[in-house]
Amino acid sequence: MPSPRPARKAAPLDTASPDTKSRIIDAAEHLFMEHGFEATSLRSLTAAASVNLAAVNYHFGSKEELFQSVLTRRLDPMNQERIGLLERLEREAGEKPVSCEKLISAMLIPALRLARDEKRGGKNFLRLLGRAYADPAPFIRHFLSENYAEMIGRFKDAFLLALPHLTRQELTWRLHFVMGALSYTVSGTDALKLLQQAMPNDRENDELLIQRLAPFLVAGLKAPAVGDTKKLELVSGD
Amino acid sequence: MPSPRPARKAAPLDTASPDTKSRIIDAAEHLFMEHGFEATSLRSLTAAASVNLAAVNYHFGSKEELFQSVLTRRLDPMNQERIGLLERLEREAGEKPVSCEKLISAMLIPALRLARDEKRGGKNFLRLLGRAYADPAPFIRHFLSENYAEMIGRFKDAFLLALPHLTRQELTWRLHFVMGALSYTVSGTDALKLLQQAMPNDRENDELLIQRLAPFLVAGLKAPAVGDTKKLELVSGD
DNA sequence: GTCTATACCACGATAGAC
DNA sequence: GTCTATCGTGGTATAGAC
Repeated sequence: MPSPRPARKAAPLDTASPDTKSRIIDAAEHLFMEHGFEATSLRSLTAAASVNLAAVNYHFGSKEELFQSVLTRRLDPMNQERIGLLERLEREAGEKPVSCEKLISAMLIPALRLARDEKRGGKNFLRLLGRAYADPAPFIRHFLSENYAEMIGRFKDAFLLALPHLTRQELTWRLHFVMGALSYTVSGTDALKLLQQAMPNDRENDELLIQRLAPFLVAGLKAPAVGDTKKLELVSGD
Repeated sequence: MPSPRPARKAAPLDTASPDTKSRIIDAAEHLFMEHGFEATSLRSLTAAASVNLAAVNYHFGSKEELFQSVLTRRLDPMNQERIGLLERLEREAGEKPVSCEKLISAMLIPALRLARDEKRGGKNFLRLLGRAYADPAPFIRHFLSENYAEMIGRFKDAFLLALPHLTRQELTWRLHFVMGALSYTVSGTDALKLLQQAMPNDRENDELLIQRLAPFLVAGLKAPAVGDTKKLELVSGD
């Protein structure tokens, strides 16, 4: 059997966008979400956008830079929304620290809104983003680092006030775990479909998902700092 | 500037393995870990293994099946070790349920051992595995589903006894979050290097990592079941 | 400036000689 | 079992038309 390369023929459904650049980026988002970055060829992409093959290199420089443009169009507003929510919470709290629950909500809600907005790619865009997290390509790593640095830093400062029993280093790790559970959950292909068998694909499910995720993450963040307990030795006695 | 394709030239360092098939799979593991699946060409791979280009297709059928062989060589023993630890814990506990902490340990310890064993690929192999989780290619999804189904199912039954306040559906979600935090953490490129700046790359770090991860996951699993609390509304008042 | 046609070179895969 | 030759497709670069 041949290899499964689905991005061969392209449906020429133009969104009637005026300029070439917009048509390219819209078609790219759609195809990257459906087939992934590597499996989407520029030839199928440009055919879907009804533009010439060379137009991508002219307007974006390379396939990689086109990918960055696709990501940043959604990602930057989402992280700005997160920072905006955080600043509002800090104003409302005055001198007191913002609660852990509210901080987690401020991180999750913009992702939830994006996931529910089909005009902005919906949850398929978050899947694409989640995959990008684990990509080995250096250009994707650096791009995401720069795009997330400000947002993560702001929230880390706020969590540090809400969780005074944690050192900055402990919190760094826990926020790492939080981002992991979030990006993995949200990028959930059916790889572990066994884990979500009971969940149909209704409209409301993204909200239910985050309502389940938030208590899990809050409890993990509030857990006592790791001391000299040796939980891992309990089972490794051989 | 040209695109960063590092997997061009190949270092011809043979491991002096006797047969062609072993040389291919050893070189493939090394290069897939270093550059990822897509970015590793069969031409550089076969050059590194000192075999002919067509040998991969002859011995494995395709590049994809070679990738599966690379994964399953490490993955199957690791999951068998997890199941072995689980069965030992269940024997020791007799009628009583195994504690949540011990179950998490039984899941993490085989991954930790693999991460510390440089002869088996070390933590770079876990990075490769973590990336495979989020891969959009159907053949990878199906492969991982089949390889994880038994292990996840066994542990889910055990967690259900340890956490009687959770429904099976709730637990399904939380195990999904657990696998997300684990695979994301373990596959951690320097994508969010900002999150691990304080961690040098010593030998002991993988153990420290899991000693930090385990309390986080246990606390999340033990969190009360989601009721009609509306945490997410706290901040979305507009 | 925008866009097009076309020419590279590397890729995975395969047929057939040895 | 192994090798060479070759095919179709991929991303990219550029000359030249509008």
